Amino acid sequence: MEHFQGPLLVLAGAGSGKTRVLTARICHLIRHHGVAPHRILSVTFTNKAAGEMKDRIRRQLGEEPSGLWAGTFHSIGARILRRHAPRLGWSPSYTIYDQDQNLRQIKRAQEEVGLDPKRWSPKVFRAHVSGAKNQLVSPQAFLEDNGDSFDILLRNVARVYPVYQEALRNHDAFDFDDLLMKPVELLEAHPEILEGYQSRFSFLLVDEYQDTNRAQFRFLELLAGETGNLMVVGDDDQSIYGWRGADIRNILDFEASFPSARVVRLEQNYRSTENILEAANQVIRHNADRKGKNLRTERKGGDLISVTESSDERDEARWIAGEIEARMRQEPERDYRAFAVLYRTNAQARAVEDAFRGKGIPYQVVGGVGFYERREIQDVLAYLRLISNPRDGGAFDRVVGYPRRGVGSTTVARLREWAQGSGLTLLEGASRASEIPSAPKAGVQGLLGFADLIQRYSARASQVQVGVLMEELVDELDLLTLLRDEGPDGDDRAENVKELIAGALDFDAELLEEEELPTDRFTELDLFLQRVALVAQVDLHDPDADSVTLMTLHNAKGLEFPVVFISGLEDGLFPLSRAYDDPSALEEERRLFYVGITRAQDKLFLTHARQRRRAGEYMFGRLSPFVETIDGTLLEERFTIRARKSFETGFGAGFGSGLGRKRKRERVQEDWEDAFADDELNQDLPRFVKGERVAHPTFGSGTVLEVSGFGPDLKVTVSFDSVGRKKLLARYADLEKDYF
DNA sequence: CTGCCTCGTCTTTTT
DNA sequence: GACGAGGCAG
Repeated sequence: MEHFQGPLLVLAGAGSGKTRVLTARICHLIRHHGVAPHRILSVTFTNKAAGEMKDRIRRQLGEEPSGLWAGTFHSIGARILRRHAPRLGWSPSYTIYDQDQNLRQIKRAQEEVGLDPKRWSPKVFRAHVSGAKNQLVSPQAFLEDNGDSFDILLRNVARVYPVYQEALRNHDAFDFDDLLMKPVELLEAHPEILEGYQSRFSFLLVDEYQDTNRAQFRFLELLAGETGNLMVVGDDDQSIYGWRGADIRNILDFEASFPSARVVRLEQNYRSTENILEAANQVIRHNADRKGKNLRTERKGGDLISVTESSDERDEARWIAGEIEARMRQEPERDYRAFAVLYRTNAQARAVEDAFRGKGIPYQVVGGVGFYERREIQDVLAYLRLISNPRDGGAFDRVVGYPRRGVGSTTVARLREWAQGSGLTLLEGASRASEIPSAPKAGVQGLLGFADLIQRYSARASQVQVGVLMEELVDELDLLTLLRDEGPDGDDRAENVKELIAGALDFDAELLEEEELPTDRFTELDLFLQRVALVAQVDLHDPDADSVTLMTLHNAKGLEFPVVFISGLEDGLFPLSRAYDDPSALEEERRLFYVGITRAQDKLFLTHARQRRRAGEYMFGRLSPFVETIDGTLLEERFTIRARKSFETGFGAGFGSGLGRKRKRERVQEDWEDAFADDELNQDLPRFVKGERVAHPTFGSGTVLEVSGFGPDLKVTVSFDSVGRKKLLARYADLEKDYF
């Protein structure tokens, strides 16, 4: 493919090698068209993808593409704001507020305008504010549009949004959405800055274009300018971030937005077998809102897709664990990194983790409560943020009373009142605590000590590396001891803090150069905090570790694994029941399923449970209708032992999957089944019958030769296919019926 | 001011 | 079942 100038849309199906196309183009531009690397801006969906892309380019060119800007929209926006924030009323060392911090801030803003956060969910407000920002709607514009809306919620949002935004400015903070919206504001308001970037970046490349929102589109549009050397790569069928403002129209209407655009389609898949791809095609075909394409592969045939019914989420998890063990036995050359377990919601990880721990299967969980969200990490980071940015009120609130120093809510309330009245930041107020009227005596001492501490470290931050700074701080606060004394989890917490310090010690200042920022204006601490704020959960995934990967379907985008399990395929969970309210939401769920299917290279497992604990309650669910859109000839239906049992006793009547395929039940024996009726509630051990096939977690499959003893002393002699004859105590052997 | 208890809400997905 | 908010005792 040869394309040099003008807008280009590459519609790249799953597994068609879009990253390869992007890298190839960058290398081509540099090598054959003599384009200097610093004239190229490349946007990817994760920082890790950006890093990998740079690595590939470096290898292909045989040299560093120095000056090339590669990163996520958020990190690129943050970088631009570092340089020009004062134009907008922020300082260059502004703070980035994460989800949690901005929720607190929203709550504050609500209280300030007199809206009880218990009556009015702050999360709903946050979603609206975020939505507005992604649409580039300013607080003023929102107020004008909705200030007299008939919808009371919108009217209230219109009151909160401006207060919230003003608070952010006072705290010298941006939220994630600001990192997209504010650069646009900047470029629109300052033509000379815009021209600077336009003339610098002659070539723009964007990956995962289907997940861009209005603000991101505008950003690209501005930078692309007249020349329009914009290449976007995406797949409308993999658009899964509509809930976060992503507008699938950006890709569907690309040709309308850039009339001279060329369109290239990549429909050759280099990843999956024909069966997997065919299933994916059949699923996505049910969507109306798409450009339409059909993926092809050279990998004809392949394994059938397994659909397994289990009785509940623990049964499902154990079955998955068992299947992985079995495959590891059958194919010794495989390692654990070949497997991924994907699910719709993070909460589903727990059962799988338990099962894996039980069987000693190594795993890594991506997402969920991430490392950086842990309380102890957030505490240390809040100290650092306050040291870096004395105006960061959120950080102040978080750590002024931790560790305990006699400052409680009354003291803080007095301080806040007084500081606000005298136009001081909270930290400034704290340093003059003795002037606060009617402040508790202990509180005043605490505040003074606290202010002094922060001031000392602020001065120190420009002298030492961030890792050293952190070490000194944690040491002075005696945090590790404090955490260890907390109780059972204390040691883990202390370890986490140590890990954070270790990471900071590794962080090196060469980034200063790469960021192209004046070194005298930023401490290493400032950049460290920026980096930390923008690391995505997937960035922390280690594909080289020999472990099974557990993550949400959203996080799996862009990745591939030889063997993929998609769990929790129940109607109401996947698709989520609320998606039924809105056809476009349902289509997005379907795309998410499509993304999941196409992660698999060789083998795909779909699992569902009849019964699942969700938010403390048992939910019953039948098989997801998504699975039923896959032709039965591509599927093999399976049951876990427990699922089959409860099905036959009538418990599961009505929960059958309805695939209409004949169930394999020939070798099931009644007496054996009874024994497995409910192995958790029932202390009785399974009965074993001479001659039947069993499976052992480490020895593999075998045949029962002899059964002796009773109750807890029941012994089973098994002739294992691989390791020969063994006599086992049934109580410990963890033998399972091997009937497939 | 701090620590401990109970109660209610929540579970979509993330930079 | 987990976490935050709020109430209460020391």
